[in-house]
Amino acid sequence: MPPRKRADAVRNEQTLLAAAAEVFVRSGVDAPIREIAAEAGVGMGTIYRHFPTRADLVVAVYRHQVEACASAGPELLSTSDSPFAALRAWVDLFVDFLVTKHGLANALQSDSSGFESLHAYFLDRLGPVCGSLLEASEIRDIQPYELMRGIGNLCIGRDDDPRYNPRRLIELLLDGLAIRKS
Amino acid sequence: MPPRKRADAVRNEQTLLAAAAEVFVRSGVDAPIREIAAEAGVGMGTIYRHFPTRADLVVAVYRHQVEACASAGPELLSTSDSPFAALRAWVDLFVDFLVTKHGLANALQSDSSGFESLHAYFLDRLGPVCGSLLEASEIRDIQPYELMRGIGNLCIGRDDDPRYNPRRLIELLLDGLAIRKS
DNA sequence: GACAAAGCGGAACAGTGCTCCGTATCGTTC
DNA sequence: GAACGATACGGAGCACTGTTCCGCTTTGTC
Repeated sequence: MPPRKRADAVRNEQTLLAAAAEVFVRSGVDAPIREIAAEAGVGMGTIYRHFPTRADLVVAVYRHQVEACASAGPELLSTSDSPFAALRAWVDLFVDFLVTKHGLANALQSDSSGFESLHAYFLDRLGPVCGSLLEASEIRDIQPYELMRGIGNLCIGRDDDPRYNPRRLIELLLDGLAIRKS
Repeated sequence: MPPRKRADAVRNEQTLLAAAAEVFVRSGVDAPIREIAAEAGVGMGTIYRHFPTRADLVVAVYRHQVEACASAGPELLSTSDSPFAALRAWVDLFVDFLVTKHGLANALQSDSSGFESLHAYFLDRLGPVCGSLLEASEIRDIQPYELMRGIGNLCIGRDDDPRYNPRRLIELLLDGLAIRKS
């Protein structure tokens, strides 16, 4: 079994999570490591020890919300008027999550840095949920991966541009999906 | 009137365009300036003098293709079975263009660096074309800006992932748009 | 050929990711 | 509570990139 963690390490990890959450809001998930370290009052080495890649830190910061989104799937399925309505509602939650985190949608699709594991985490955790909603809706024309990635992509960009509303486009996408169903 | 350019300046500009085109294919539109300079055999200062921002260089390299895409709009409108078919065909051209340029779709949406003017160029040149296609198709539920940006966003990402096919999603989007028409 | 203007090259600076190792702190044992 | 090995910390340092700036070179003209 793994040895118990040292008290200062546990403390630092909490401090870091709080600091990162703060900085992510202020400067986005791409904020310089140094900025997060400064906010937490620790050295950069400490961040890298606890969270070897940036994705690990992002995952840790947003884990609760991802879990909530995951568990909302089955719940919506049982409380909505129809499976497709549940899908719509779930997508809405997913979009809520993405658009409120500066640059998270970007990071999710990023082909550089160490964001692959972030991509993988979202997919592993939410993919099956999305899949079961698709299945219940009898939609077989698209895979969860593709739908989630498409939605993620549509959420990319500055969130203060009134000319671009990702929700509207995602709605169109779902409409397109709906007519395939029959 | 502006004084005639020096011969070496003209030569360098051509060399640079060729080198940039080459490097963009190899390393994407985010390739380091130094790499482009090396490929062209010039100093970095020379690049910045000819193309003050990266967007200027990208625009110059792809200008011909953007123009072709712009002029294809009216043409398709006059040769297609229906305005909506013309829209579909035009979107297909637009997607062709985006997916064959590594990272161009990314750059188009980028909120950092000096890519705003790239965004603006695409919008100014292709927005009206897209707009007239939308209008001819009697689609008033969406603005050209929003549609083009959505399409651009859907094209973001590594182009070698067989699980993700932007064209499929864009088709769904257009289907969603089609049912709004009636 | 001489000269001013235009253009060029790349050193230098700043911002960032990431590593590495000397130092500090912790937990345990006596 | 002192000593000591294990664990964790801090931040200097390196690599890489964007961008600027200025001394030097090339060009065109007279």
